[in-house]
Amino acid sequence: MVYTVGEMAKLMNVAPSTLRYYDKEGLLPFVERSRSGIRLFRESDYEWLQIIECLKKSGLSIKDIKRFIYMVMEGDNSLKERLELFAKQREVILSKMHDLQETLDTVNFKCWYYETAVDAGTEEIFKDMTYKDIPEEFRSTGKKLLHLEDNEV
Amino acid sequence: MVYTVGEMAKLMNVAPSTLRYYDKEGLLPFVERSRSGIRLFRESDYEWLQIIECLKKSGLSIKDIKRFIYMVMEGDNSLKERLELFAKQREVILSKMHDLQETLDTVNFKCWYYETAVDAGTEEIFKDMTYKDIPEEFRSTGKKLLHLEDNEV
DNA sequence: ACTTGACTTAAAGTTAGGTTTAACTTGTAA
DNA sequence: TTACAAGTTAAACCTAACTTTAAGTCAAGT
Repeated sequence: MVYTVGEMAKLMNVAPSTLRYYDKEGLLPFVERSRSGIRLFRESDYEWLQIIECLKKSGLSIKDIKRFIYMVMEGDNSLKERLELFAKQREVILSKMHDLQETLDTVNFKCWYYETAVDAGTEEIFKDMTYKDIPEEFRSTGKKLLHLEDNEV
Repeated sequence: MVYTVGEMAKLMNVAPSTLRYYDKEGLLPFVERSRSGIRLFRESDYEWLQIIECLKKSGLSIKDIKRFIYMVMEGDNSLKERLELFAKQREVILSKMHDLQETLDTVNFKCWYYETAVDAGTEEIFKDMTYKDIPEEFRSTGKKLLHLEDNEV
């Protein structure tokens, strides 16, 4: 079973122009052509595209993905290099998750803040709020965001 | 205490041009100017900038941040709208974390995969590997990525 | 044979979020 | 008062990852 660029695009849920762009950037050296120049995507190419998608999601640039693809095509010589690439990428992802967690903490605090303000009808309510008025889960984040005096900690 | 654009940029750890860009985009309507046109950042402006940083990290575009700033300046009328903004943004962040976790699972599997291949000196080792040869933590991810026959599950 | 929709390429356009440049003004220190 | 570092603006430039356009080719159905 072979697919044209449009069919494969549908399978991958991307625009055909995206696959042509990847090809132009050298990400699809494995895709063959018909005698008249039409791209013929095979099942094995579909698996390549899945790998490309994963690498993209993990934050690799088009250039880095290209490098990886050529590593794979080089065979066992590049095994160590490929391991290093993924090990490094794991750190990148962990760092992103850490940042995202911090942002989530802040956003959760803001949700509590605005729920409280909406209930009160005004932001004035925070004017003479003290540490103990903040629900425990938001205290450490809230301390940074509200500029509480240290009275009544 | 007032700061110039360069001083505030240092405090915020961004380029001065970034603050000028934010100003041009209408994110800093609260920053005053000296008679000769030089920006005067106050302590309270520093707090605004921290909020902008948080909103940026949580994935809001410059335009959305601008909208939020004008909401705050409108006062208590916009409380409900601000709550909705943060509630929606919380969902966005949770979804991002979920995606990132899936990618991390894949990358972790790939690390195991290449560690194993490097040890063996070749990828051939996966040719006749079965389900039970994969460490438990990687099985569900590995099943998707290696195309295992269902022999010996 | 003809229509039609999908394929091809090169090249230009888009978007976001800045950064750089050029030309000019300001403010402080010697 | 003369430097000189740092401020100002408008406008051009940058990068990534695509998307769109223009002009042309191919393949399948009637």
